[in-house]
Amino acid sequence: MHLTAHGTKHRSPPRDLAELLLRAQALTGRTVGELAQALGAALPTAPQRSKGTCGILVERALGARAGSLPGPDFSELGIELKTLPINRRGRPKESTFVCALNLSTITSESWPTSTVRRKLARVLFMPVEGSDSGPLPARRFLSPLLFDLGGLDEEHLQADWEDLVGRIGVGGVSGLSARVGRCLQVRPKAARGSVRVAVAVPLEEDGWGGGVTLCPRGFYLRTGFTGRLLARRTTG
DNA sequence: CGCTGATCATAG
DNA sequence: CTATGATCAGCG
Repeated sequence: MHLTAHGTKHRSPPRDLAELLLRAQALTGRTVGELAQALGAALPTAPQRSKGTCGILVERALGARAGSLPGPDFSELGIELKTLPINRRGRPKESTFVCALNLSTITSESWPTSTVRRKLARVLFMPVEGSDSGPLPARRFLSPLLFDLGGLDEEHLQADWEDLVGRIGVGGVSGLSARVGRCLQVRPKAARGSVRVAVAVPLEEDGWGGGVTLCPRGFYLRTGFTGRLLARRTTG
C-alpha cells in the first residue's frame, strides 16, 4: 500500500491470480462510498463529472497499475479489469469500452492478433449494483466475475469483429453505425466531438484517395453480451 | 426505455 | 496530447 501523487492510497500489485480474486471478492457487498473513504479519495458530486471514478477506485483497491499505460491492468497475470454498472433489474446499464481502433491499420489486422482479442483474453468484471438508481457512494459491489475468452463467446466476437472491420475496409468507418454488430460495436471515443485523427482513404482501384480527419472510434461490448456473462453464472 | 453518438475526469 | 477509466443525454 502506498500513496499516489494526490494523497490517495493504492494497493501493491497482487502476487498471483488467487490474491487478485481474494481482493476482488473482499469488495463484494461494500459500497463505493466505503471504498472511497478507505482509500482516502473524494467522490465527485455531479454525476456527469464522476465518469470513470468507480473504475479508478477499484484499480487502486485491487492493485492495478494506475494511469494510462498500454496493456492489461494486471500485466503479470494478463488480466484486464472492468467495472460493470448494473441496473435494478440486474442487467448491465452501459456498454463496456474495449479499446480504441487505429483507423489507419485496422483493416490489415486479423482477429487472432487483434487488440480486441488480446484485451478480452481474460477480464475481471466487477459488477456495481444501483448504477441506475442512486448516488455513486451508495452503489454496491457484487461478486466479481472472471471471464476467459473462448468457445462460443469468441466465435461471436470474432464474427462481429470481422464484419465490422470488413465494412470499414469497404466503406470506411464514416458509414459504420453503432447498430452494426450483435455483441461488439464501433462507436466514437474521444474527449469531445471535435477531436480528429488523420485517416488515409483507399481508392476503389489502387493507390490512395488522400486523407481525411475523423473522430476517433473505439470497440465496445454491448450490454446484451456482458449481461449473458452474468446470467450464465446465476442460471448455469 | 434502450441505444447511439457525444462527452467528462485523470495521469503521464 | 494520448491513453486510461467510463457514463451522459436525448432521439427514436
